[in-house]
Formats: sequence, structure tokens, C-alpha cells
Amino acid sequence: MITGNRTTPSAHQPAALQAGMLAGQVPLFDNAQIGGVSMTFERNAEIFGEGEGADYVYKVLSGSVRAYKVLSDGRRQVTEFYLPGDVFGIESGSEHSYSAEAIDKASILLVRRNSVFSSAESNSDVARYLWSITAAELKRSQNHALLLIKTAKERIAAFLLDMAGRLAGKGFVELPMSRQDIADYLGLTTETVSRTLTSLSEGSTIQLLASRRIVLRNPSQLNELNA
Amino acid sequence: MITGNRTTPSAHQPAALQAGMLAGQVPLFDNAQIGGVSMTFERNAEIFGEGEGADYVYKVLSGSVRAYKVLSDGRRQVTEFYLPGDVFGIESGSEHSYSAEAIDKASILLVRRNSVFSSAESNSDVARYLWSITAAELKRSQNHALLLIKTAKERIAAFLLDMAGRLAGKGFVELPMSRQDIADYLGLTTETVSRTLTSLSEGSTIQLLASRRIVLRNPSQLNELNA
DNA sequence: CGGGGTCTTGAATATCGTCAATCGGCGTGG
DNA sequence: CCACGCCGATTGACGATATTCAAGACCCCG
Repeated sequence: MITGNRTTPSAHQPAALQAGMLAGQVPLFDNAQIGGVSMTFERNAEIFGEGEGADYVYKVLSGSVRAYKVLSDGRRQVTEFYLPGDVFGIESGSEHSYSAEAIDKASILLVRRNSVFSSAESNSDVARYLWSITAAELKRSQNHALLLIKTAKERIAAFLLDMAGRLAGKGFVELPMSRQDIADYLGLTTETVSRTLTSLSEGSTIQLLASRRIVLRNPSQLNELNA
Repeated sequence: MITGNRTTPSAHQPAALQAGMLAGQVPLFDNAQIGGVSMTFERNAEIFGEGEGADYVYKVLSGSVRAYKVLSDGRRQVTEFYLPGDVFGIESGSEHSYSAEAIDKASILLVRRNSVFSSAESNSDVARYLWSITAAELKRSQNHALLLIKTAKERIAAFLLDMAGRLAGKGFVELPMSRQDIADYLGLTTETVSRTLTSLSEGSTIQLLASRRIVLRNPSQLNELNA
């Protein structure tokens, strides 16, 4: 790996590691004892590609990341969006089963997979933390699959509520990703995403301050759509 | 938990535990040291329900199991089919995030979650096994999501290939599940599943010996559909 | 041989996708 | 500072795929 337009590894910068941590867990990724290195990725820069060696695990310090798979004909499925605090790239196999790119300029903490694994060998807290992250991702993935059987309006509603919960803005949600990213996450087209947002806006369930800046005027209405 | 029409726990019966085991792994679930109990579930009997306490982990000894989530309006998403050798029901939270039912008469090995967890505390091999099972499920779930963005024909093709690989019959695939189960797994309707199978059959890609007994006449053709 | 559930088939409809044009914001350069 | 150009987003008209509603066939079990 280590390709793409990224900056040179900078000195390690301690991170605010609130998210992703359950009570009583080891502050994995938060100090030099495990040897993390932070890197900056430019907009659309590849962090790793499907099939590449899974030699590192990653944590978002700032910015946002999309993970995705592509079909042979170019159709793309965004499996997950990772926001500050999220850990990603942990795999059981030796190769990544999906690709990851920075959505916007992003600062990412890299930790050698071996460091984490060998640490887990001797420290059961680390092992449990590792497992709990994976289990949480599994749960998210299963809920994602649940999304994909819903109607377009329901998918958008669920997506907005999810993002509102994770981005916690000042009265509005500032989406880092494009309509295409959203479409590929929800299994829709950009046109349908756009139309659905317009429709929700016309029903004053939401308000579009800008295309990526959205006010949830009526969250409970979104929740009802969340069948 | 422990509800539904199931038989009383029988004496432990040693299982053929080939599947789900990676090289060098601990034969978890295969002996009394961890206190497994096998139970028989009748067709359509509930093994556990969403929201119930996740006090056990399960392994299919014979028969088959469907895991699913339901939306408030009754739409059902089958998240996974579990076949002999598969382990399921491991969760990070204290409650199951999905339900599980026997598809046909099934024999299931139950192991107390606490036994597994405490074993993982002291034995890093068990911890690693636990994690690898969860990671493998995550990978399957992500591939499942990938399925849901494809066309009906592609979904059916992928499903048939998957089942053929896992069921390994004598010249044909004997499906344990109904069209409704397949439909809910693939995010389609029974009618669409039926029509698509008929269409594949007319193109002699497959042959329907009986509705649940299918010959893959031309697997490579199915693979090409697997975009 | 009958009955109930499963599966298949048909016709009409709806939702979302495709193709295409236009709009709009933003950075660049004059 | 304003004009241009580019990329992303929106909107419209149309079409295709899958759903819905409905009827009938098949098959296993009693």
C-alpha cells in the first residue's frame, strides 16, 4: 500500500479519542506505546485499495472517509462512512476486502496491524476492544442491509438521522460527502437522492440551506419514515 | 429466551466441527469442557428473538437457520442463512439485534456466552477465534449489502452460487428455504424470485428438478451474471 | 383423493433509473 | 471586482425493472 497523493507521515499527534470507546476499554490508538503515525490525505486520495495488504488499522482524527466496493461494470457500493473517532480497516484476512478514500482533507492515525494483534495476544482488554469494534461494525453493516430494502424516502430519512446523530452540528447537518457518495451508500442514483431531498424540503420536513447543509425541521417525521 | 416449540435439551452430542474453523484454531464448541448443550428445533421454531438477552452462542449441527430483522410494517430482511458448521448469535451487546428461526428441523449446539467470554479472557486463541468469526460475518454482511444493489437476475445468480458452494450436493443444490425466505434475503418478492428462476431455467443456465432442487447447468454463466 | 400451503404465471402499476438539459456555487484569471 | 468555466446538484420527460394484485398450478401430507 502507501500509494496515492498523500502527505509525508508527520510526527505523531495525540488525538481526542472519545468516540468508539466503550466503558472500561483500553485507550488503544492513543499513545506512542503502540506506535501510531498520523498522515494527511487530500480530498479523494486513496487510503488503501481492495486487495491490498491489510498491514495497518486506521483511525479518523479529522475529516471523513468512505469505504466502498466496486463491481466489474463500475457500480459502486459505499459500505460505510467513517467520521472523526471511527476506527476502520481491521480485517481478519491479510488483504483489505474494500477500498477507502478520504472524502475531504483528512487526518488519519495509522497503527501497524501486527502491533495491535500482538498486543491483543497478551492483553485480553485489547483483544476485547478489537472484537467489540468488529462486532459494532457488523451491527452497522446489518442495519445498512436493512436500509437497502426500504423505499428511497425511507433510506434518505434514515441516512439523515444517522448523520445528524454522528455529526452533531449547530442547528444543521453539514454533510462532507457528495450526492453521488450518498447515492452509492443508499443504493440509489444521485437524481433520486436529489429529488427525494427536494421532496422532503417541499414538505418542510427538512430545509436545504445549501446542498450539503441541511436543517432537520421535523426529525420525528423522519423517524416515522424510518419504518 | 428459551421460548417456542423446541424439544427439551438432550445430552450433549459431539459434533463434526469442520466448518468455520481456520487453521490452528481452538476447537471451540466441540467438547464438554465449555459446557455445550444440543437442542432440536422444529421447522419455523424461534431460536431467539430480536431484543432478547444474548446469553448463548449457537452452532448449527444439522438443519438450517435463518436470521432476520423485521420492520414495523412487517417487511422482513433475512440477514443470513446458517448451515451445518456455522456459528451464530455472537453479539457485542447484551441483547440480540436480530431474530433466528429454524428453517427446517434443526439440531443446534448452545454454549453459554459467559463460558466463551471468560475462556477468551485467559486464552488468546479463543479470543482470536471469537474475533475471526465476527470478522468473517462482517465480510459476509458487506457482500450481502453489495448483492442488494444488483439486478434481480444477478442477485439470484449470486445466491445460487453461494448456496451451491455451501451445500455441496450430489449434482444438484437442495435448498432448505422457501421462495419467501430467498426473496427476503435478496430484497425481492417471491414472484420476482420465481420469475427469475424460470427465466434462468428457460435459458438453460439452470434446471429445476423440483422447486427447491436445482441443477446448475452452466455455473460460468451464473458467474458472469455475478458482475 | 382432497386440502392447504407453496410456487408459478399473468396483467397492470409504481417506483426508481436513464438520458438530457439547466442551474448554481466557487475558484481562477483577466 | 467581475466574468468565465467547471463540477456538482437539480429538474424534466421518458422508460425499464420490479412490485402489486390476482388467479391458477403443483405438491406434499393427511
